[in-house]
Amino acid sequence: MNKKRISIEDVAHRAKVSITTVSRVLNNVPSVSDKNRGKVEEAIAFLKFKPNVSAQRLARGVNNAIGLVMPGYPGIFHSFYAIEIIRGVGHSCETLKLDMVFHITNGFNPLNASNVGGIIFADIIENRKQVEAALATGTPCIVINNKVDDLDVGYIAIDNYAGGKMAADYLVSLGHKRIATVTGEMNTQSGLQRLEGFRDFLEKKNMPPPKEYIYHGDYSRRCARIAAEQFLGLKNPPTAVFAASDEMALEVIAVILEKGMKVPNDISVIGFDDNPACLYGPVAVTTIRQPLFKMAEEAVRRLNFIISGKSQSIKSEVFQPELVIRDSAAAPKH
Amino acid sequence: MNKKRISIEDVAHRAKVSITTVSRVLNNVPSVSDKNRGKVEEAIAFLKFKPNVSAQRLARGVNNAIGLVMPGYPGIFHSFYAIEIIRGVGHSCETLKLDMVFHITNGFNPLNASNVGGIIFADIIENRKQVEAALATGTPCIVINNKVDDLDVGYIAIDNYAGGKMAADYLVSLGHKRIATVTGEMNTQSGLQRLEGFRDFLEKKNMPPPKEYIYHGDYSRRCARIAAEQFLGLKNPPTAVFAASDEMALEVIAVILEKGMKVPNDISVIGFDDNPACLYGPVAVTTIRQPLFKMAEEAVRRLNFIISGKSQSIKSEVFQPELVIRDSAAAPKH
DNA sequence: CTGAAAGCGCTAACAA
DNA sequence: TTGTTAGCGCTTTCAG
Repeated sequence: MNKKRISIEDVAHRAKVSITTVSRVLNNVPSVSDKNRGKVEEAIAFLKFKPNVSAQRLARGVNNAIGLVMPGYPGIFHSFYAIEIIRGVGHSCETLKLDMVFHITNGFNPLNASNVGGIIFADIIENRKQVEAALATGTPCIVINNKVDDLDVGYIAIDNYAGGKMAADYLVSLGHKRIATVTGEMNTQSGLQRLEGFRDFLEKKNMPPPKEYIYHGDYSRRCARIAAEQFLGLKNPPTAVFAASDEMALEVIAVILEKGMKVPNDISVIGFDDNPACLYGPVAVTTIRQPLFKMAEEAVRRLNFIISGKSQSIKSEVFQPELVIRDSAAAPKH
Repeated sequence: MNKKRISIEDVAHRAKVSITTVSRVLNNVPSVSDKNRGKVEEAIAFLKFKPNVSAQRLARGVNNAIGLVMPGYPGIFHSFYAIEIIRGVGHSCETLKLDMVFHITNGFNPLNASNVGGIIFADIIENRKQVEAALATGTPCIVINNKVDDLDVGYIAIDNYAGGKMAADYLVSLGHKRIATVTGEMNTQSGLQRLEGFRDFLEKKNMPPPKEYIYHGDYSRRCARIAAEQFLGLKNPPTAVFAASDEMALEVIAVILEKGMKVPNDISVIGFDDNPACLYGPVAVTTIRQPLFKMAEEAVRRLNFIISGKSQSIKSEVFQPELVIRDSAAAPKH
């Protein structure tokens, strides 16, 4: 309502060329004489002209904005996970000159697919319908952290099952017999699969974890604290605990320390994520690394391929997690 | 490139009315007969038609997307502050049917102002130029957490000076004489002013804090840990510490507890923000509340007023912080 | 290498 | 209450 209206026409006027020529220099079309290009550039600079993005999108028939929809349940949002995804998507959008339209969903309020050229779903929790709706519009979608094979979407995930297994494997290899876990949110694939990988491995080793060793958390520090207190209160407390996120691992460690015990001397702890905070707490945390930032970037890149017409369908990819050994896990005492 | 092209015309066709009528029902113009409205709605539903936002924006001459630009320095991003602003802006955009274009800046990569109808700057750190550039385009701007009086922008801030003072005041009223502080990032107004308020009050009380009692942090847990260790290592350690954010307060408390001391029995700690995490740690943290979420919502609301032409200029507002007394601060021992 | 002109999908006078 | 029509600012054939 308020914006000044410097249009391509004003520029053309000042440069004494046609708007077509201005459009050409805007779009780096080579066939413009140096002389004209110079004049146009001068005019653009002088008038501080910025092309109207809506007009460009309309004329091109392409929307160079991508949506990032994030499930809004309490835990996720204050997590390293969410932040890294946002950062990664943001960074990638910037280098690709895409706008990032950010949207938090409660499962019912969809992002209007027509506002964007493609959508990245940062996990899907109770919002599968939204993915389907977007797809129905012809909007390409890609989901992070969730393998979905029955929908025409791409996904970028890590092998959470392998990650859970890896954690258990490492702890067992250290000599632990009593291993507990604080899980992630149980309605996420990541939370579920990390637990499964963890449990399956232990079962295979004939040391299935008893119920009291499995605390169903939600990735928050709050849950981790409760879990840790519960574990420590057991008549037969675990000698090691696997937390499904580093934030939780950090809180478990804090509780242990508060009780006057040592990590890893008294209890070993292993996390998940490779949150830089792992390095700055009381003990450097051993963890399972997942390349969140990179995954987010990759999601944008792939989505952009199809938005810009360079590709027909999104190829999915499953990254492998990686064990990062630091100081919070060691062989049990006796 | 890929999107299906169901346009307003297709809808008009199917409903056997003009596109104008379709446009009218789209925009809730009352003067449409119930009969036609019904037909149009049926057609829209049947065709799953979604208006093309770019075309709407172009035709209306108004861009109903708002930009949120967040400074990208390491500390801020993993902070409660950033998250709450994002949440608040996101929530408000949703209720007002605005798109939120999120942009992280390093100080050099501006958000293209022509992509949005207005911009919210979540603090300005080394990116004042961007605000000026946006303003030059005629794009209305509002900045959060930074009072700026020499530019034609609105601002929504809290009185950080009063907040710092409030913390010092409370601690002094409890009987503390040796009060230290871990500050926020010193190139933010919030960090600076909280420190000033804190220091000025103490000076007025004739108990100016010595240099060793002031640790220049950056809102991160990492700094807080270093600060706490430093404070505790002093020959004359403080009996109370004011942390410029709750995250830092939480970490300070963790360090104290790790050393086998108690909070608040041995040392009192007071934070800033009123992060819900205050409630779930080892001690409920006494803090200075700032209504971040509400501030963010307010910013959107005010920006929208001028974008939608209901107002000419943005009114600024400075909220007052509020002391929230919980368990982490008490009278000193002896 | 350059420009005229026809849209892109929608809104908003203006008539009817 | 409805439809006709002229743009919104830009891209993109198609001639020249």
